[in-house]
Amino acid sequence: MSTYLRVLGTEDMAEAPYTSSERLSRLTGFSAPQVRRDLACFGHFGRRGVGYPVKVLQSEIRSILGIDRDWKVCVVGVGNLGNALMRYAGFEERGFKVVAAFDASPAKVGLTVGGVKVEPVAGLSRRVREEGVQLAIISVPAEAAQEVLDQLVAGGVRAVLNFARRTLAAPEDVVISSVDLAVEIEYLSYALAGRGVR
Amino acid sequence: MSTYLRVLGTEDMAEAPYTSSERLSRLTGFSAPQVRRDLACFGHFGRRGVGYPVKVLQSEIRSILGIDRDWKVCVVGVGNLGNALMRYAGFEERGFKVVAAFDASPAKVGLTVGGVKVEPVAGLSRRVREEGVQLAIISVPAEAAQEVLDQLVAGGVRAVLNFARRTLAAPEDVVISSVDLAVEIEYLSYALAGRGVR
DNA sequence: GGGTGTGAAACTCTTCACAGCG
DNA sequence: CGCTGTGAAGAGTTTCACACCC
Repeated sequence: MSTYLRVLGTEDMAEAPYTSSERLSRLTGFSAPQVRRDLACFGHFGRRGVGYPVKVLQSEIRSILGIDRDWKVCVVGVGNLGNALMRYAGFEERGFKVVAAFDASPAKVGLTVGGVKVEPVAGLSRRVREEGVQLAIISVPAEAAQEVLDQLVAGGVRAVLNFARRTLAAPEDVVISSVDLAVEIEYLSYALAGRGVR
Repeated sequence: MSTYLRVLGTEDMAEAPYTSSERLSRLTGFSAPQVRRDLACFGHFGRRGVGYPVKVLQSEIRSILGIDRDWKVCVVGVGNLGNALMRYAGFEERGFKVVAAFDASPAKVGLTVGGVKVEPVAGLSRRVREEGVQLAIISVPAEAAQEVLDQLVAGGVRAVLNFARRTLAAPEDVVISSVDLAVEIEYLSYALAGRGVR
């Protein structure tokens, strides 16, 4: 869905008011039947013999993804990666507003990154609740990740994007999505090695 | 596999010379039969009634993933994210050495990031070939990504980790792994919205 | 006994082909 | 006629249970 929304914003889409599963297939790399099934799964957006109305589809997908509104986000761990994530324009564009940032290091506390002041991690759960943060990004070292997650959950956060290399335990009603950069690059290494690259 | 290797490095593993699918299941979050099947897929590492030898399993997985050696990596696009990736310790630990970095902006060229000097993107394909780069990381804006990829392929790169929000076209023998941060966070938004969080 | 390795069943996801509607 | 939506077939994955070996 996220990918469909991305390609719908492409200039190729601006010209005509309607697009087709065939064209979406080319732009996304998914098969055309796959596109139709994905879109049909959330409602009957297409018109037979015509295609999908670009504008309507965009706003429908935004609504499905829940990005027809703003979300309050906090970043925990303002290291290299945390810094980059706080400045990442893609989040703000999609309605994800970084309203708070936390770090354990006194050297980081007090700095302003991307217009947000870095606070001590000690007040995490309290401050998260005060600010009404709904979504958190964890970019702390693996050892600290579980403790940070527990504090976030205590503060009422129900969705977490985790960059720490560690399996995290959380209650059923908390959604966690983990991105492991080492896994990604090791997959490439595996593919290269399998192809006999030396 | 990458995940198994990670948990094998955990201190919980250091005590005993053997581990079990049961224990790996708890540490990874995968089911125990899943663990056994994954490991059996690459060879008979386990001993019935005993378990898997931790040390042997580690070196076997390293060999399978192709990280029992060093890979030469370059980073294209030294923005917020590219900067963070160049300093990311996880890559170097696993044998991924950043040997070159490129950026289109004259303001970035000449800077030294993580001990590597940033070069102009103009010489990309030539320099990549000279340095023997096998693996590239793309962290440029979406508009520039396809051109960068073409240059990398021309320079002999066969594996690419792509952070640009764009579908990329490449020859069959080039492996591309894409990480889209917007997709990750939109999934969380979708999950929250579906659970009635407002 | 304990724990792996694996065939078979169950399930999910994808592909295909085509009915059906504008 | 064109293109969506969808049932049915197919492929791939996960789960289960248990044989088998240390």
